[in-house]
Amino acid sequence: MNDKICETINKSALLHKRLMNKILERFSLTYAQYQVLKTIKTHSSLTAKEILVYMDTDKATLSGVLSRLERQNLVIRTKDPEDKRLMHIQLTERSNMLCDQVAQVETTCADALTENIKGRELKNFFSVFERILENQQNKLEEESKRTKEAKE
Amino acid sequence: MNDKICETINKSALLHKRLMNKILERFSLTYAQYQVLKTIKTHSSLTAKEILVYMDTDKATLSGVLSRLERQNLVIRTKDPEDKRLMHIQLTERSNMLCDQVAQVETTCADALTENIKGRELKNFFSVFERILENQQNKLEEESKRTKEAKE
DNA sequence: GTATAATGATTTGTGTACTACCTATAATGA
DNA sequence: TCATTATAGGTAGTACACAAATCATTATAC
Repeated sequence: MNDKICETINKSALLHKRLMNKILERFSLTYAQYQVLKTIKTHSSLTAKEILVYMDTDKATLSGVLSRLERQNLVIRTKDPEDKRLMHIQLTERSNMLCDQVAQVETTCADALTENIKGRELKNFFSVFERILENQQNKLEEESKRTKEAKE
Repeated sequence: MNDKICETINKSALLHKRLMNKILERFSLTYAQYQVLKTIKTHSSLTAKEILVYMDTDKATLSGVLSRLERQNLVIRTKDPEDKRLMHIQLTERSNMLCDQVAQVETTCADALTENIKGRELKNFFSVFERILENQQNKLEEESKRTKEAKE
């Protein structure tokens, strides 16, 4: 049973990514790129470090995504005059509009996933899922500690 | 709400993959490699095509994983004498034992995710998840059709 | 019986996740 | 002040997902 839940989680995430990438193809965006754009949009301007706080990915990945977005003129990077280590990242006019368009499609897509599922059921589902997520985080931390100790 | 569920699915899959990869590091395996080994083990010997039936990945990815597994002497590939396009893939003694060891860790890991969650709750959770998965598959198919039509 | 299509597997190219390492800058402390 | 340490951002390398092209072999169509 528990094994199957893990399988289902993996499969579901895979399907979601496939679906989103297929939809975003029309906008010449990848799912990762859209997620970054969306994060920047909700905060007007962010540094790479700040984006990471909201996104739980790693900085090397983000750096690559941002480079590609910049190449497509979808973000602008400007150095902070006070602290020259910082890069402020902003959307362009075009990416700002793109975001709005995609957001609509994204919502209809998210809604499609919960068709035929009653509100109460969904609420319970989500509450269990949150507890699973917590367990995962705990287990991962525990495991990280173990790895770190083993290296010492 | 629905948006959050999508986020949670993604995050949960990410955490699971991280956790498994961290654990499998001790065995010098990746999660993808282990999943392939496990699939082969339950069927003694499979062709690449047959593995794909059980795994929902694509053949290019599988081909790469198998190459790396072969390099580490964890699988053996032999050509079929009747149909020389086919490669029969088998575990080695070492990978057979490895699989058993990892399987135990995997189970304790999967169990950890459902700590504090009652059997009935979990059952409901799973049943909703299965319906979501179905919706995802439908939506993805629908979208694939649309993409195909657009290309014509 | 040969040309053509279909099939199993691999290779190549792009994008992402993650690790390790590097550079520039800022902050700290002796 | 100057050396050390921390921080922000980036590069390089490995692995995997996916798409497209390629190659060898087999099946078929005429």
